[in-house]
Amino acid sequence: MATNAEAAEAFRDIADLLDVLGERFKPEAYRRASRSLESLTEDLRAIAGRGELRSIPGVGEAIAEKIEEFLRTGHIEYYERLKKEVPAGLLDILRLPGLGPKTARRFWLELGVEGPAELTAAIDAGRLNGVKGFGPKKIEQIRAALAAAKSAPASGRVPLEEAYPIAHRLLDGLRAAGGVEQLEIAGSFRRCRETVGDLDLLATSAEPEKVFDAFTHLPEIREVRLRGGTKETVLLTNGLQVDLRVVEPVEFGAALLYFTGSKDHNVHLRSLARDRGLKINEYGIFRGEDRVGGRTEAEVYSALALDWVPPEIREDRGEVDLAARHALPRLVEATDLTGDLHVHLPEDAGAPEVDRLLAHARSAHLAYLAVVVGGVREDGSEFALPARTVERLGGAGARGLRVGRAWEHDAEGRSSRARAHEVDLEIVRPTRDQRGPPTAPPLRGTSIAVAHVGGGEAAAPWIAWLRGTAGSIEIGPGPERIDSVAGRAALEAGVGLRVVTPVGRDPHDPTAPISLGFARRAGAEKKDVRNAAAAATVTRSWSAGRTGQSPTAG
DNA sequence: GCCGTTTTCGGCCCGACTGTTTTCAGTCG
Repeated sequence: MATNAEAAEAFRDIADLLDVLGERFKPEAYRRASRSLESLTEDLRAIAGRGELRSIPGVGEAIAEKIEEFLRTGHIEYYERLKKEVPAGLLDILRLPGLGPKTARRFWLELGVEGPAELTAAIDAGRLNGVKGFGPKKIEQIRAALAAAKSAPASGRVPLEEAYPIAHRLLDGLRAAGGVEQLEIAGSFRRCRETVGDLDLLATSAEPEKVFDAFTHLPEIREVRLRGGTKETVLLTNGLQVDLRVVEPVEFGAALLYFTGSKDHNVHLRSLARDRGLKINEYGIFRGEDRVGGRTEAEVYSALALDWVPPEIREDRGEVDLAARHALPRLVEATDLTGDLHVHLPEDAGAPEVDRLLAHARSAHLAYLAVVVGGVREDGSEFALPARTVERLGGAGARGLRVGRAWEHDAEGRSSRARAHEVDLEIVRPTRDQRGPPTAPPLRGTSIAVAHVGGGEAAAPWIAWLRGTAGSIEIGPGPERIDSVAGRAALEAGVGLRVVTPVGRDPHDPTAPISLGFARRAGAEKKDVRNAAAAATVTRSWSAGRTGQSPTAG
């Protein structure tokens, strides 16, 4: 859906340009529309074809027309006009940390500065000295921002799986230092967005200063950006920004809600509050001066007559209305998972690896596992686990854990697919050049699972291939699984998801929790997740009599 | 420019922090 991303980017630029021009409310309107387009699961062309553009949140008459113009001609006249009016370099200045539209506009109109290079030159020439509102500290701040942008251009957002271990190290560090009572990560991290722009930590403590001191001295922290009585902002050694706030226990729920977002979700809640004569801020929910809630998130939702909304779906895509009607989905939970349908062992695995895997599965209360016993590597060569290893896996059944044999291969070649008939589960992945699914339909008589597909547009043909079958598609972090946006598309097509479990993985591996988070973010309920179904349902087609045989033996 | 279980007009979140201020403007989330 490259089109959606391009349109979203155009509207974001329009918002910034309007900001520099000093417009009051239009920039937010365009930004809202831009965010909406980014999170669509469907191509804009299809929506426009049905004449439903205006059903997109934040898209009204004027923006719908601009989208149609963009789809028709590839450009937006209004955007082109704004670009002629405002020098392009001003957007780069605007995006420097600490600089906003007002400042960018003043540089442009008062100093004739039209880009970062000119701004640097102006500062070096001393042209900012004595200008009202620009003291030595501010000038130094701008100089530093310019230098930082030049050496490391906008680091942007970080994949969630990359931020995950860092975030947990920060939590561990803060807890170890003492003085912290409640401690949570808020922001898009808590909503399980695919990428995070920064980390928002929220704590309660009787000794905030002690907590801030401890935070400042954690090894991951490179510099302190700002520090006040309730909040500290730091930069990590890897460039990620982290905000830590310490609040009162009676405020914790309200603050957690507030800093978890999303912004659009919060705005929606606020307008509901206003309608009921209430006011929400990060300190609580109030009727006049009276606090009516705020210790927990549920208190705040409840004061608005809403059910508590899971963070993963707080995106203002209809969840507030569902919460009001007590009709929110019951999202899939870790305890719903009955087994794992895609587990790898090392190709030379022996008894110790098998025993460790099976013990792990039992301790995680899984009832079944599908283990890849052979298949085709990415380079086209075949592999199979040693026969004795497969035999040992088969022995697990006697002790209450069903083990199925999976065959993993790419979409090419019937011969390899014929082999897949001999096992319990076929796992198909695209060829390395990301060609689509096989032209032949999924095999009968064996469960199908698709892996290593990648998110975004790459997932669409695979979702179509699996439609109407018992097949499933793996959701989770990384380029090998589909993201929550593609996950939602899969659910809309009636295709089941497969959630990664911690079994067979390192304890610090964030793949499993994030996989579950993405599934929830996609709106998946227990019924939508293949490996959350009753074990008997999942393993019905597995051939118990064949366990113990190698896949090449049949 | 969008939006509406009171609205087709009149709202649009709001508080912390910083730097420059002498009471506030700008940025950020």
